[in-house]
Amino acid sequence: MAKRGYHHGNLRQALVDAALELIGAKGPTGFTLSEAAKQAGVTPAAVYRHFEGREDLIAEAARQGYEIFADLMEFAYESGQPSALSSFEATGRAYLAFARKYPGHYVAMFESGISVNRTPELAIVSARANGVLEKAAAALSEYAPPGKRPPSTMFSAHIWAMSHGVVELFARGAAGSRSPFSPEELLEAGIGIYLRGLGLVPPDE
Amino acid sequence: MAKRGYHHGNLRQALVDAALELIGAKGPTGFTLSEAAKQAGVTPAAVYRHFEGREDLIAEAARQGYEIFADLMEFAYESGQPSALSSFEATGRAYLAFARKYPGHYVAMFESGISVNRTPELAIVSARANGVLEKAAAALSEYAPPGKRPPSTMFSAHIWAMSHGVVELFARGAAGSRSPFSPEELLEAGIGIYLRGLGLVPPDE
DNA sequence: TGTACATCAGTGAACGCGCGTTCACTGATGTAC
DNA sequence: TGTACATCAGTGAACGCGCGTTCACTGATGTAC
Repeated sequence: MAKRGYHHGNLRQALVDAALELIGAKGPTGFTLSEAAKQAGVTPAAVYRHFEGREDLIAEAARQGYEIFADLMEFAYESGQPSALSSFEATGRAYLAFARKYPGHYVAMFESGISVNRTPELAIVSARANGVLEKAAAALSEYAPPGKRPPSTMFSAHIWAMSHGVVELFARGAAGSRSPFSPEELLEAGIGIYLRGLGLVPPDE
Repeated sequence: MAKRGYHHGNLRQALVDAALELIGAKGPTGFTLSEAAKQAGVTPAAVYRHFEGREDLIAEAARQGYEIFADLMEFAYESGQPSALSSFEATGRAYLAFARKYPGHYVAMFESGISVNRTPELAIVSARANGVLEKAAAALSEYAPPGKRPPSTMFSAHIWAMSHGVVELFARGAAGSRSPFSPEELLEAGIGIYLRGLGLVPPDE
C-alpha cells in the first residue's frame, strides 16, 4: 500500500485519489493529469500504465463516486424503512450529505462533462443510484391521493432537481453564498413543502 | 457596425458575442480568448484594447446575461400582474426560458466560476435579478396561511434551486438526457406541487 | 477643400508556460529450476 | 538457497500544441486650421 521505492504499490488508486482532491479543490477545469501524477509522487508518463489518458482517469473517479453514491442512497433508503415517507426523506438528505462529504466525486460526476454513457460500467452504476431514488418515490407515491399523483419518475426528478440546485447554488463555494439559510435546512424545508403539495404529509404536520 | 477594413467598428461587442457563442457551445472550459478573437476576425492581442484579459471578457458576458435575465424576470413578473400567483409562475417559467434561449449567458453566469462580487456592476445587476424573484415570492407569500409560511427568501430560494436543477440535469446536453419529460413540463409541475404544499393553490386546481 | 498632425485600434512576432502524450529505456519484482 | 531470466511499473527526455499576454509597430480615422 505504502510507496516502496521504485514501484509504487497502488498507484492506480493513488492517482484517482489525487484527481479527486484536485477536482474537488479546483473544479474540473483546474484538474490536470500532470498535477495528479506529481501529487502521487510519480512522473506524468506513469499514469499511462494505468489509464488511457486524462479523460479515462476522470471517468474512473466519477465511477467510484457513483458507486459510493448508490451505496449511500441504498443505505439511507433502508434505514428509513418500513416507512415509505421516512425512507424517501432519508434519500433526499443523503444526496446533500454526499455532495458535502465527497465534493471531488460530486464534481467529477456532475460537472466534469463526463457522459454517463461513456462506458457500460458507468451507465450501470449511475442507473443503480438513480434506481434507488425512483424506488423510494414509487413506494411513496402509492400513498398519494390517486387521481392527482404524478408519475413517480417525475416525482423523483423533482427531488433530484431541487437537491442538485441547492447544492450548486447554495452549498458550493462559500464565496458567493447567496442565502441566509443552510443548505440542509433549505432542502429539508423544500422537500417538506413539496411532499405536502402531493398530499403525502398532513397540512399541519 | 460592420467590419470596415483595418478598424472593426464594434469589436468590443463582437468579442462578447463570440465569447458567448463559444461558451454556450463548449462550456466555460472550452472557451479561449484566442478563439474568440479569431471568430471576431481579429488578432488575440486586439482583445486587450477592450478588456483586461480573458476573465474580464467572461465577466462582461456574464454581466450582459444578468442584465437580460433581470429584464426578462421583470417583464414576466409584470405580465402576470395583478395576480400574485400568476406573476410568480411567470417568473419561474422565465427562468427556464432564459436558460434555453441564452445558453452562453447562462453558462457564463452560473458555471464559469465568475463571482458575482467580482465587480460592483455585476453585484448590482445580479441583485436586481434576484430581487424580482424575491419580490414575487414576497407578494405571493401573503396569501399563504399565516403560521405556516416560510420566509419569502427561502421560498424564492426553493424555486430558484428547482429551476436551476432542472436546467442543469434535464435541459442541458441532449446526450445524457435523463428524463422522459420535457424540462418545461417538469418545472411547471414541480412548481405547481410546491405551491400547493404552501397552501397557495387549492388542492384540486 | 486641403494639409498636418494627434489619436486610436489594430497587427504580427515573440515570450514562456504547462499541458497531454510518446518513446526507448531501466530498475525492481517474481518465478523456474 | 542461488542464479537466470521474463515481466512489469516506473523514468526522463522529448514532442508539438495552443494558450494568455507583451511589445513595438503601423495603418486608419478624426480634427484643427
